[in-house]
Amino acid sequence: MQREILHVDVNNAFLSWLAVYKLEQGESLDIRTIPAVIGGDEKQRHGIVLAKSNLAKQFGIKTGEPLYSARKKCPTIKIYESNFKVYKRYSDMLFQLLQEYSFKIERFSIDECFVDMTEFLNNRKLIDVAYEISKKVREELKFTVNIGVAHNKLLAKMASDFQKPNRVHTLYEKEIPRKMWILPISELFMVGKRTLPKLYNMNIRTIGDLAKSDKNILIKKFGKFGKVMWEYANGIDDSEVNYLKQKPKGVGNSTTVSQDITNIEKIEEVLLALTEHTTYRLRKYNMVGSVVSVQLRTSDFKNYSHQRKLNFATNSTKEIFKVAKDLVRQLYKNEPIRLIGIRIDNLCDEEEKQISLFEDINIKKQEKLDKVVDNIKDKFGYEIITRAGDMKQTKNINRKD
DNA sequence: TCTGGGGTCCTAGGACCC
DNA sequence: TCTGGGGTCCTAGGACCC
Repeated sequence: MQREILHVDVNNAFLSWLAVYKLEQGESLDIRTIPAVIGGDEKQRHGIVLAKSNLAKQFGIKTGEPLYSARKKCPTIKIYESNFKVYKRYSDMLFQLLQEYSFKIERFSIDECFVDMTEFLNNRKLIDVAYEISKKVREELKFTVNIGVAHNKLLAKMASDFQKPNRVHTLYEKEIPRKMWILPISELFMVGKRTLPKLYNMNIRTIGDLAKSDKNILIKKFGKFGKVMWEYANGIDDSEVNYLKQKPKGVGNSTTVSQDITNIEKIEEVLLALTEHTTYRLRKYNMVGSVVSVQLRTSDFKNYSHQRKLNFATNSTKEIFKVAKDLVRQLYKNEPIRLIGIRIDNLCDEEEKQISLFEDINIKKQEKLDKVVDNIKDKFGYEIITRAGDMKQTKNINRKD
């Protein structure tokens, strides 16, 4: 059966949302109307562009580039701090609004949703619904979206990326040659900067070139990914709108430190703060994990990682830190370190956790104790209870929940 | 004061087993 | 008169997305 899919994409999300927030707070300047970006703190070495206004874009400023380079392109650029609480609020409002149309909504990211309208059109045309949503968001929420209208997710997503902002675009099968095949190959979803030169070498420059190329040669060269690319270029995508809340498969935290670290004790200090935060989040999900990995990035941007599978699953700060510390000691080769990270994977629900022969009773006790500490933190603030030496670093770790 | 942070998925090679 | 061959699990690294 033919499906009816919308992809809703907030225009310049972080910047637009901050603009709306500022106006709501009574400020008169709409930062969407000036060259402006959302950027991280340069003193903390987090200084990259996270979002930009359309005027900033006209100066050639790109998301992800360093702020110093953005400033070079536009010396008068205004830079605003990131505020995830604000983003979350407007993202939730958008989601609420979309739910009036269909409950089959996949939150693809904080600023993008897929909406499956197949069973909810009631004889209306999909494009009419798209225009109605567009108008409603603009009028009620005060920011704009692009909406892609298609019969599968990939085409809806590609369509929402056409001319911006505040637009509705269709991309039906018969429109693929005219609207999609003419685009440069870099525009295709999943074709990133590593794949691009490889495709150029094969004389593939447009999405159309890829669509018409030999599928089997692509599979030979790129494996599974080759097949996906070829199918996407031809507008083929059978994936469902995953509207049920997905459980995380892994959680992690990492931080770029304000100055390179050159001793293991300092690394462990940061690692402890990161471990506390990651396991705190894991406990909030009521989940446990059994693969611990740590990551180091050197001052010259080389990445190293080590991971270890445990023979039990846990969310105990102490247990996980014990492993993480061990891993980082193996990993550290006296190079100056700029980023430290920890992840926990292979997650499962706390209740479904298999009782392992290797897990001793103390770990269970430890997990319970951690939850008691979590509750105190929830009540009195995250900073109240910290392990010794943890204070300075904890503040630098970006917490979102 | 050049290059964030949080995810998911895939691959390749080695260990290990039957 | 050197080398089996699947299958699974584990690890390190890399690709992509926002």
